[in-house]
Amino acid sequence: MMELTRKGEYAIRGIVYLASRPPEQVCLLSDIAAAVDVPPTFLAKIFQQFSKIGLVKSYRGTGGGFILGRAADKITLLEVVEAVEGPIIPNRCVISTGECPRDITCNVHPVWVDVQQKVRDLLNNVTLQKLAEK
Amino acid sequence: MMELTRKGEYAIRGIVYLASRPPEQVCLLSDIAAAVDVPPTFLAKIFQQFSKIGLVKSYRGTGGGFILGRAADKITLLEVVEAVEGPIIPNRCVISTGECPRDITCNVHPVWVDVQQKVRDLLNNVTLQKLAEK
DNA sequence: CTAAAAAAGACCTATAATGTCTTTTTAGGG
DNA sequence: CCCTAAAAAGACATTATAGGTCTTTTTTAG
Repeated sequence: MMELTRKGEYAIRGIVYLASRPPEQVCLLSDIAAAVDVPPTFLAKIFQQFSKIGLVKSYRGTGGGFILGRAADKITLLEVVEAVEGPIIPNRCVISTGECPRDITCNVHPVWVDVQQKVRDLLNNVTLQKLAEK
Repeated sequence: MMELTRKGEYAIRGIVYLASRPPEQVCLLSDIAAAVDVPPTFLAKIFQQFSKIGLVKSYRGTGGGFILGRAADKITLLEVVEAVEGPIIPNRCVISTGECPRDITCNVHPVWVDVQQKVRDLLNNVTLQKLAEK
């Protein structure tokens, strides 16, 4: 249960690698993919998602590539994971009140809310800087 | 991410319902399924799994059905979830050391270990008795 | 012996995961 | 103004998992 997909793992590897490089140094996708051992076409899709929400900044054309969208200590693991895996939802019923038709009598509900919050807190306290440091 | 499957949700609903009934009272699968609104054939598969590991006790033949395998306060939500969803594994790399070829240098590893432990702790502290009480 | 019930196993469909391939857009340098 | 390098976009393919159903077998009380 709760297993990160390949996509999620690749995403983390890729962006952590980027965070480990000198800031402002534009990195080729192909170089990143080779460095973290991920299929380049797949990583491309992932970085496109990152780019859309500003986690990375992309430059097209000759001399193009990627840099982090913000300082590595301002990007959390939570953001990275949720960017590619979607929100952390232990159960449908935590998405919104009323989603669960039995939520009035359901004693399980608060447990999932608790799980969700604990996990989010944990991931939110980890920055790319921490992950990238030697 | 981390979403419980239908199977997991049905499993919880079914066994919590069983826990809410008078102990020692044998319940028909068809009755449980109707009460918690789950396809009976699907719930049958789930209860077969429960039965194999002793979470419930089954009686075959006329007058048969299911009761809890132990007192409701001795069964945790963690056991129920892991019985049908498998172990709680935020990432492959936490399964065993060496599973992750990069685990020596991987700073993400301890985060997943932490997530795993926190979630297991949370679920382990919830008993069927708590979940079944009005 | 019969009927009621769970167990077991084969089967099926839809969706998501995990990619690949091709075409398009953008931009820098000669 | 081309040419080339690079990312963006979108269609496509394959496999695994989710979410079931259906049929047959086994067990057991009466």
